[in-house]
Amino acid sequence: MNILAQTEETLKQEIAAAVINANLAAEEEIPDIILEKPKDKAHGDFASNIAMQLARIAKKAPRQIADEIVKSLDQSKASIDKVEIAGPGFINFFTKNDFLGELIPTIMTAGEAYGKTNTGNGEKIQVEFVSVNPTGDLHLGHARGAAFGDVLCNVLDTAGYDVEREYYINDAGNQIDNLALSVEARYLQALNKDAAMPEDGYHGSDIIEIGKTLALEYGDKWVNMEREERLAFFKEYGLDFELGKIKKDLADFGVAFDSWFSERSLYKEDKVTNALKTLEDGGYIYEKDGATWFRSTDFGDDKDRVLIKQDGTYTYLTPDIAYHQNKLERGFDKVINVWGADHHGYIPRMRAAIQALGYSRDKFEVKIIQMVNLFENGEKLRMSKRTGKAVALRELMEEVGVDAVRYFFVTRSNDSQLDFDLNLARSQSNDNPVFYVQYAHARICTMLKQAVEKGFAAEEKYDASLLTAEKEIDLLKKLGEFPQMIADAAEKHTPHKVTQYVFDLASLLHSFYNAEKVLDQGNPELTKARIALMKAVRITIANGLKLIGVTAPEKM
RNA sequence: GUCCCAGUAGCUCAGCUGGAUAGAGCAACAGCCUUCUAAGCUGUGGGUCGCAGGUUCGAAUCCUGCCUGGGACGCCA
Repeated sequence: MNILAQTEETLKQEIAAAVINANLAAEEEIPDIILEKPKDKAHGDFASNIAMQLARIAKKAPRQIADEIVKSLDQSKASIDKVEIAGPGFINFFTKNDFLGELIPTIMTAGEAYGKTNTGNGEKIQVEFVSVNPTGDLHLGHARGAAFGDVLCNVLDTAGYDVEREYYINDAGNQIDNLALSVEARYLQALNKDAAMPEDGYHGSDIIEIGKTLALEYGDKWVNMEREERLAFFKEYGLDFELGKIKKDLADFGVAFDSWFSERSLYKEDKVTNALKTLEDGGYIYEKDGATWFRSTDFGDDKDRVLIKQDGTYTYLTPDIAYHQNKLERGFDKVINVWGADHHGYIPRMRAAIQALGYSRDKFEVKIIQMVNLFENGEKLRMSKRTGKAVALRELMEEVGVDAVRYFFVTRSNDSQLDFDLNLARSQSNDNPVFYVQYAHARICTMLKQAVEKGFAAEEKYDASLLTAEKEIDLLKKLGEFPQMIADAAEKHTPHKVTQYVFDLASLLHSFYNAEKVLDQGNPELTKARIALMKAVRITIANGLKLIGVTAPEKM
């Protein structure tokens, strides 16, 4: 399946064999053989620094070592065309290009599955992301987290991990009581009654809307009701409304969760008290100043944390510990949390909790998503012009479309802040990388359509060895990297590599397109081979875009 | 004061489990449409990789200190 990786593996083995044959080092002395893909084509397809690494062990000059390795190397086995020694002792390998020809049928046969590998070995990974409190709209920062989390999951899945996407619903605790109080105030206000918003109330227009809806639907039915009953109803009503809106926004943004986990279920099933007991049994709990504390400093946190406040209620951390205990009890090999930058300070205490619960610290991982800055006409937008509040995902989707939002949000590494340029995202020009990539896909589709019209039937045989032009080789090599790129992105949790790859591939396609003509009636054999190449490129671009969650249009 | 992230071309960013001449896009400049979509291509110029030490045959990459920007340091969530 992954031809490039196979070649690389064989080559590594052959190098190791050559080192032993040349008596340069014993088998156990050989360092990990690293083959890198040189940036400069003149340095071959693979380069090895093994000679420099062996300099100390073999007590010889790197270039001499390199020379001896090359002499002992069985070039036929490793499908090597040419070997050069360069610089301080690099060995540059030029692979035979014929194997690239196999790539096209491989890609065509795999189709949508091209890019899949089993590097993840079915490792069970849970990714929890977004998890916004159901008390308001999804904003810019949440949107970036949503895009990052979703694409990360796509990448993990494609690389052979067993992924579950989860959203943790904070449907218990203070913020929800506050929601109920806010709804109550807005309801009463809608009926022209005097009612003040709670101190930490939610002032969004959506809550006003809920109040009005309730007033319309129920009139003054709830005014004279027992307050407890009234609030209980408003709480559920508000929760359903807000959660419904979040679910709709995410669905429209192309993010689908496998599981929506309710915080309440933790209480219902006594998970919180169980978690507390686990910590207590471990001896990590003590009482002080009328509160119950978790000795998180045992695991490197800079201070201990309160679990049960003086007033007897839990802090935010307590149910969260129970939640993570539950996650890990579900048998995941790793749980990844995607958090906003403002939560980074929370990591040490959570990691401490994981360990206090008896789990290894590296089962728990947090990806921090740095801030998003919105720009328009060169100016930083602090707030939405429409609502005067933080810019909502909904607003952004309507403004520039889902494709652009998703693409831009995963272009940058998660730990770099991101400048989102509205003008650029909106622009239908070559400045806009989303269009650039989509255009490459559409271009191919047009060619393929015309190929059929010109009588180059789809099923015809072709000879891939005719693809010898530089731009063709470049394209083939890039196509071959696709599965490895995904595996790499999955391992390093760097979904932005996909955006980069797809851009580079599109760039090679455009370059090829301008240099060579695909449909040439005068040269049907070459045309058939090129059509096959175009099909392979199209599949790969489409698969890449799908990972990002961006559409691959056939016409633009 | 402590912790996290960032500092790479005029701008926005890749590269960071050490490797050869540090890359891309945009912006600037010069070219390419009787030929499959010019939403494209080709070329040129542009860099003390924040600063100072250290480790190494070799540092943008690892270590230490400092500077700048952003964020976090609640018995809030």
